[in-house]
Amino acid sequence: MVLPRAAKTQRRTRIQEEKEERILEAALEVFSASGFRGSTIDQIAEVAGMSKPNLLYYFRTKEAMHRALIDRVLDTWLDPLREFNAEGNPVAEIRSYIRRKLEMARDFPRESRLFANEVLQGAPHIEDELKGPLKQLVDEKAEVIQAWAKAGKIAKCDPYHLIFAIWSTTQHYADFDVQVRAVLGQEQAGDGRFEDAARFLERLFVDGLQVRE
Amino acid sequence: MVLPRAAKTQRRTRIQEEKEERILEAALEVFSASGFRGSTIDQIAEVAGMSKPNLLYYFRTKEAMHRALIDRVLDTWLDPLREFNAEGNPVAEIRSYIRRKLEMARDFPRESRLFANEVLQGAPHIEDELKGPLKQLVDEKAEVIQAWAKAGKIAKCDPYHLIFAIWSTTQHYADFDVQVRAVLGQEQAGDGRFEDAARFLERLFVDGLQVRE
DNA sequence: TGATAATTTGACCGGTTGGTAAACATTACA
DNA sequence: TGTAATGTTTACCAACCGGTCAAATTATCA
Repeated sequence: MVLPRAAKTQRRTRIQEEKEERILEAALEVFSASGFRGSTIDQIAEVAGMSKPNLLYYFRTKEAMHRALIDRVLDTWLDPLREFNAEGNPVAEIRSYIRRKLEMARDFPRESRLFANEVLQGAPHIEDELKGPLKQLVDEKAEVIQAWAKAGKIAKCDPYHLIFAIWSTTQHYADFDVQVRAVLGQEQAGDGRFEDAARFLERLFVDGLQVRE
Repeated sequence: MVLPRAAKTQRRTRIQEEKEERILEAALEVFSASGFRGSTIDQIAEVAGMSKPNLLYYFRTKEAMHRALIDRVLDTWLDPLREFNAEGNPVAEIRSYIRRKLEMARDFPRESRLFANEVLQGAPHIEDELKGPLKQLVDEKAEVIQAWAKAGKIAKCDPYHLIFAIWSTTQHYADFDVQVRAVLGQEQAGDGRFEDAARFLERLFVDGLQVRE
């Protein structure tokens, strides 16, 4: 038989899982570095160590590869926000959210850049996710923050812009890594900048959101 | 004579200035929306209302167009930071820097996205600018901030990460505009989000940097 | 083992891309 | 006005792009 594309089979073979994994890993590498339009199937094939038609055996089109990648990464990416807990101590919650987002910027910069590329270029492939699941999740957490503010546990502030501020400051260290390194000077080898950033940001947000008389 | 490309002539004719202007305007439109690799000369030509070979008469290559654009925009882009004044009132200086950066995000989002695209994809074309002029300027302003902190005028903090935080939070409204709109819901027509952001960010940074006993 | 299905590859296709060559049109200026 | 320099266009090219196809190879399992 010729055409029963991998996706159509009910049971996924060992080979299918392995190869799709390898392809998506390579796709992440390439898409995150060049964006969708700037990436080519050949590049991904080379990184994956497979032939181009072989990739297209597992994913019919470049778009399909991109979509599969987005779907797989998006959930993980939103996990830190999901853990935001209404019952917790507000300051501790915000502090740990910042910390987790910074850790993700450090440990999964490619995932961050994948979304950054996508959103930056108008989010042509993830508009629905933004207006649907993402908005819903943010709305929910914004209410939590609002409640904290009303209860006097943190300063009154626009919860949406607070979330934007945390997103932007933390993801900055993944998305604009080259710039950060250039400005700091690359003398320092390790991940020191992440610890410095954590210290600074935790302080900024905690003090900035403190209730003051 | 056939080849004395526009660039080589000593005097720039009226036509040259007009056309180069139109081309760079179109290039800004296209490059900022799709990044370097994702943009095509044809797209730029169409936006500029000229033929492709005509563009290539004024800029020999796609790279040359991109470089000319970057060179032109970079200076303007760094102006707000340059205005940062050591003699001024620290809180007022920081507040007005945030305000100016937000205004630029609102009024010149394409310029912001141009750089974001470039840096995000590893800054292959502006590495020198980052490590040279940009770093130098930031170093200078970081010293100013450091001095303020030592003088007890603002809380002690890492000046570099403070600058990163201001950059990221403000540019976020240009670079991630689609996401911001999606999350806020596009009911609100105007630029209200910029005013809300200004209120939030000024408060965050001012309170966050206040000296506290 | 053998047959059947799953996987992989090389050759290829039409469309797009950055860029060129040369003819043609327009402008500047003596 | 005439002519040389400047500006514009049409036709074109080689390389690259996303994707197809049929043949070849490998894995699965009765």
